[in-house]
Amino acid sequence: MDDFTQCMVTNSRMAARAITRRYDAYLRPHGLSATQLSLLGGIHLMPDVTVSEMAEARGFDRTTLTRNLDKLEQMGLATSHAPERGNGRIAEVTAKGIALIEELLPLWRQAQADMQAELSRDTFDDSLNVLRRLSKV
Amino acid sequence: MDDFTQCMVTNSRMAARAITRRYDAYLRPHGLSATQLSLLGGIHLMPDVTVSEMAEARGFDRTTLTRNLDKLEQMGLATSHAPERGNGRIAEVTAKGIALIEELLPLWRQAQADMQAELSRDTFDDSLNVLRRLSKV
DNA sequence: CTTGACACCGTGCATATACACACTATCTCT
DNA sequence: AGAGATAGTGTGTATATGCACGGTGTCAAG
Repeated sequence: MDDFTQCMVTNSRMAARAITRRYDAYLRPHGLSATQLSLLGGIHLMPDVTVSEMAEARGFDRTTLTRNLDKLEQMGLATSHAPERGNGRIAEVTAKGIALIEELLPLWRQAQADMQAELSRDTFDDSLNVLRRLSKV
Repeated sequence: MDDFTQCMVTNSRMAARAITRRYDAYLRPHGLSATQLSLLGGIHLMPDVTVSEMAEARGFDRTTLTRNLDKLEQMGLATSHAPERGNGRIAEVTAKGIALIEELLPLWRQAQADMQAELSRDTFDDSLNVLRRLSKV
């Protein structure tokens, strides 16, 4: 009973907490949390997909996405509608949401750049690849 | 407005979700979530430290640890007491907690081993190092 | 057109996480 | 011993996350 220091759960969650906390420090003063900007940006990157499809693509539970999306809609940053054909809920970033993304982009870029500087460019890129690989297990 | 795919927040949280979900599948049927086993194991690894010190060491908010610890105590898996000298709350795994850890260890080891097999031993080790590095940003 | 399979969706409940705030115990200085 | 600094704790509130369950719309078979 010893090697819990190698636990992937422990270490991956610890990393996510540290990174989220760090980015939050940049963004929060401007009215959006790092996770929320992450989701809003994700919606912007994936137009015309249903909530279920986006949940699948981003490794969310579908119901988590439902609620996080509700919050963004309450804030007026996103909206959703039914697809032309078939069943579903398709999210979309509103004009207000796009404006906020553009306002926050410099802060997010700064956070990314500071991470790169602290880790070195190569380590940053390697880390990104590792995280992407781990997201698919 | 394009490169959100490189967002560290998005990718680190996505990885943590995937890994947690995976380990949960092994452990949950036996009555403890992956995060809870992770914490219980962490307590076992760090005897005689206060809640604040452990929170600092593991990158938790202190109050998160308070509540998660409360839950483990409710389950009878952990207990806490004041230190000999000074202020504080020191957590400890109970006999029941140790028994449960020992019961779950094979499942956790299997989860780790399956991850290693899927990623390759080298990639697994590299990933662990990356996560540890990211936990310190 | 009905019916049953299937694909989506949302809600109730529980845990995880963090920030702001308030409280309490210790310790140190005078 | 009293007062202020320091360290440690817990609670209120809010978001993030996932599972179990139930509801609703779609579509193919008859």
